[in-house]
Amino acid sequence: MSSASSNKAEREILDKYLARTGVRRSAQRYKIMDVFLSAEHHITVSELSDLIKKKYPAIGAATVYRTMKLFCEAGIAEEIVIGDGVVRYEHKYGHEHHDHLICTDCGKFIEAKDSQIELLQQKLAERHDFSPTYHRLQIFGLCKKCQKD
Amino acid sequence: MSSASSNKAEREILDKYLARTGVRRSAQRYKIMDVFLSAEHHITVSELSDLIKKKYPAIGAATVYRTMKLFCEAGIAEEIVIGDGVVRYEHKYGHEHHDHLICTDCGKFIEAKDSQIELLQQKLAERHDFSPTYHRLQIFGLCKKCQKD
DNA sequence: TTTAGTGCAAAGGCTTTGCAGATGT
DNA sequence: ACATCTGCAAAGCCTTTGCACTAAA
Repeated sequence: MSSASSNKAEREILDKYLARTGVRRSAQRYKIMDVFLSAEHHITVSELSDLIKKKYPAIGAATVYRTMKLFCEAGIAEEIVIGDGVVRYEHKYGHEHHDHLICTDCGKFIEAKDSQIELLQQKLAERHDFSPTYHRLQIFGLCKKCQKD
Repeated sequence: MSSASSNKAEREILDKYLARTGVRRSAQRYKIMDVFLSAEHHITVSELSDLIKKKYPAIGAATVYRTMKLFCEAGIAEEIVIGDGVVRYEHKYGHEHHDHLICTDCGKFIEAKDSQIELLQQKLAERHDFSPTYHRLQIFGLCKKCQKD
């Protein structure tokens, strides 16, 4: 897993954020960042916390929860909520907005984007005198593989 | 609060469902249905449970949780998840699918629909060999009132 | 040295579950 | 009568918080 080079850019973002806000750099924060960035793309804190416990047993779950919030503020992670009502985080850096196709059978996520839909969403909001800042589109169904089963 | 006549149809649905599946009719289920149908449109079980505790103190929270799941199966309620990771229920009967504009300031929900977006979503799914069953679109931002403040 | 960050454990909140008693069929 | 449903309380889970200790700056 050579996540080193791709993590470098994120590390710079984190450093920049930490410097800018006067927040301290700690070994834990970099370790959590490494595990987060090499982990699955849509991960819950408790899943992430388990991964971290394996690799760095000394880091407590509370720190992971606290750190993920920090990462959101720093612009490295973004909170998303899938159908099950659980907060998940996805990598934000170098990762533009996309919608999700979610297989209700195997749980697979497909990331997709349609600029025409985005535009229509904008117009829909305008019709309701609503000023949108972001949106979330999740399409549930069966992925190619699960349609056969 | 004259919810009686509008509730009549739902009660029939519930009766039909109960009859069809061999599930029993109980006083609690009808009471929970009445409170649910006259309550706010997007309600969490714990909110609903509080309302029910006021009107029918004898009904326990566990029953409310169990009953809402039953209502989903019966087609009277539908689970939705807003940005905060909490499961909410909305009335399904006589209420076709719609998307949500959610004000991040006052929490207001606007229900909206755009058939062109729906169509494009369908096509988006097809492009990914994905067979959609349902979707959820949430647009976050500021409602008309909160834009002024 | 001084203040933020951390780990641990306890507390919180919401949801589910086990069980004995109540209730529908 | 008999299987389901209910209420209560306990247990579960995930997440947050308080506090003394550690470690950046």
